[in-house]
This record gives sequence, C-alpha cells and structure tokens, in this order.
Amino acid sequence: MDTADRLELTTRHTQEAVTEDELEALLAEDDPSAYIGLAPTGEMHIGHLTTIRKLADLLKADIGVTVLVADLHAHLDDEKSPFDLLDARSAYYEETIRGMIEAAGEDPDDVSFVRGTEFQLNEEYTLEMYRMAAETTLARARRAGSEVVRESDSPNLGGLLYPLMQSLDVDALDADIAYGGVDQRGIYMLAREILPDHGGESPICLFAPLLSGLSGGKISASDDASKVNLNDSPDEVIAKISDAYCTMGDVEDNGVLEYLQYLVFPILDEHGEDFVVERPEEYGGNLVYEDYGSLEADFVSEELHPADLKPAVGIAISEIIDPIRKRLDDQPELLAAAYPEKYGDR
RNA sequence: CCGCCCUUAGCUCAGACUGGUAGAGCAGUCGACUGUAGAUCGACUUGUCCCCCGUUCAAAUCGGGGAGGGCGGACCA
Repeated sequence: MDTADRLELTTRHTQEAVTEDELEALLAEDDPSAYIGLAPTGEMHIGHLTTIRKLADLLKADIGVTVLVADLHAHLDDEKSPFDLLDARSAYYEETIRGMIEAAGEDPDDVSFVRGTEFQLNEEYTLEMYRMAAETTLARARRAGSEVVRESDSPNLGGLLYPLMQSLDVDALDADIAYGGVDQRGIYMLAREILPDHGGESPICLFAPLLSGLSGGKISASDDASKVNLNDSPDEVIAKISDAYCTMGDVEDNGVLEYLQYLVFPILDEHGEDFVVERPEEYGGNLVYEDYGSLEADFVSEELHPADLKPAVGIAISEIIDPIRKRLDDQPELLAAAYPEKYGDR
C-alpha cells in the first residue's frame, strides 16, 4: 500500500489531524504506531463505536494499535469510577472494544491492550509526572482538561494530574500518533507542548468527530435519551431514534444524520450496499441512497422527510450494534460486575 | 487543632428566625399543534426534607449528638 492510500485510510471520517504533513511523513516510514486511551467510567455507547471503528482503518493502514484502558484516569477524574470497580470496568471496556473491532472486520488480537496501572506507577513515569506538576500552572492543566475532566466548584487535584499523565502515556506507550475524540484536543496539545521537555516527542494527533446527542446538544453520559447504548434492544434503538431531535432540512445538531454519515454509510459502503428509505406512496414511494452526500442533499431540500428517515435509521443502527449487543448479552457478568447498582443481582 | 457555612424532588435551590408532616425553576410523563423530533401552549407526576436522640398535642423548622461536603484561621521548631 502506498503512502497516499494509507493516509486516506487513516484520515477518512476523522475531524482533524495535527498535523497532516507530519502524518504523511510518518506514513512514509515503516512501523508507525498509534494509541487511544479510554477511561473506563460510564457505559460505552454508540459514540465510542464511531471512535473505535477507526482502529480497524489504522490496522488496515499497517499502523500498530494500542488501546490504553486508563483505569487510574477513570478514578482520578472526580472518582467517576470507584477505586474498587476499576478492574471490573476495565474488563468490560476491553471486551466491548474487542467486540467493536471485530464488528469492524479486524482481529482484536492484532491490537495490544494495556491498562494504566500496568505502567503508570513505575518510578520513571512517576518521577516525570512530578516534574511536570512542578512546571505546569493550574490554569494550564485546567484548560487542557476542560473538555474531558468533570467541572466542579471544588475541583479535585486528580483532574489536574489527569492531563499530565495522559501526556506521559503517549511517551510511555511509544506512540507516534495520539488518537481520540476531538474532546481530547486540549490534552494532546499540551502533550505536544511539554513532552519534548520530558524525554518524549510531540505526538501527531488524530481526532474523531463527536456525535451529537439525540436530544439536540452533546451526548450526555447521564441522559439515556441522548444516545444509543450498545446493549439497547432493537425496539429501544428504534424508539430513541424516533424521539430524536431532527429538524426537517436542518443539518445542524442533527444526530440522526451524523449516525448516517459516520456509521451507517461507512459500513454499508464496505458491504457494497445501498441505504433504503421506505416511504408511503402518498409521499412519493421508496428512496435509495448510495452515499451520504445524496441523502443529505435530499434532506436539506426537504425531499426526504425526517418521519420517513427515522425508522430506516433506527433499524440500521440496531443492526450495526447487534454483534456488540450479543457479546454483552452473552456475558451478563461483565456489566453486573462493572455496574452493580444497575445490573447486579439479575 | 479551632471556627463558620452547607446537606430538602433526577438537577439548581427556596422554605427554617415567627413549629401545624413541602414549594419554584429546570428535567420528566401525557395531551394539542406540526406527516418526526424540537419550539410553543395545556395538564400531570416526583420526596426516608443527611442520620440518631430529645422537647412538643405536633419537628424540614427548636435543642443535643453524629456523618458527609465546603470555606477560613491557627500551628509553622
């Protein structure tokens, strides 16, 4: 595969590369590596799926992929995960991520999984973290993590250490590329800035877009209606899409369209299939789309009505999460252990 | 170690001084209107009032004790 093809595979469906020139230069070499870190906090949802599916592209582009299950980070960020649930949640995250990679057509065994506590406690790492703490202002650390770390009137120290550690992770895992959702941008820009002073190199950054929430704004971990969960039943998925904010002709904040753009069409494309919208004869009959662009054009021109679109998207999304849903349903002990207050004692 | 403040609906908080078993906004649910959702109207729902003990006919409210959270002071050989 030539560099141009690898670059295309690597950047398709992403929001930004910092910088694209650096990425292209990297891909001209052998054995580039990428990593993504996920803190095992709340349940994984469809937004994670768009981000993780990208890893399949990276593998196809011959990039080594490491997934960091950042257990310490999950606790450091305002104790989002209680300390004694870190193992259970890490296990759940890893298994779910494996399912996503497999569903994307790649072998999860080609990805190396690492947990934060495996290396973040060693002497070298810890010492460098202290040195960073000495050199970084409160304001800088807070700004770096502002999109990721929970906001509070009385913030904990952990949330400030968080971006420093994440910067060190890039170096500790020897990653050329730091990959994640664009919410991670602030942290990786800090990493690019300070890592060279701490024995590392500025990572190339690759950012996935974040899906809008189905209620209109951002996806909210605490608002179930704002997102499709990976273990939602087909009926629940269809109901959530049906209830989604989706203004006729308006692309802004439109989670339904984003699901199509970032999930449905990329997947149909791989299978060589079209997207069919069933529409009653009185409104003009069925519609068939080969690509997202033509669907969006029809939506913007109001030829395609949300009420016709939604059921088709609901079914498509339900099918997309089906393999992951099955995996979770087959291992109920994973969720029961990770979220005992919700799934325990079943 | 000392002092002060906070803890009431899913969330943010009012009510406490002047005891009579609770309210607002937001969220949520349901209708109306749209061929979806939203917006807008209309209706509705929601509570161990942090815990324990005491005073009282009666305690979210008063007294005592405790827990959790926040802020400040002091100590600084």
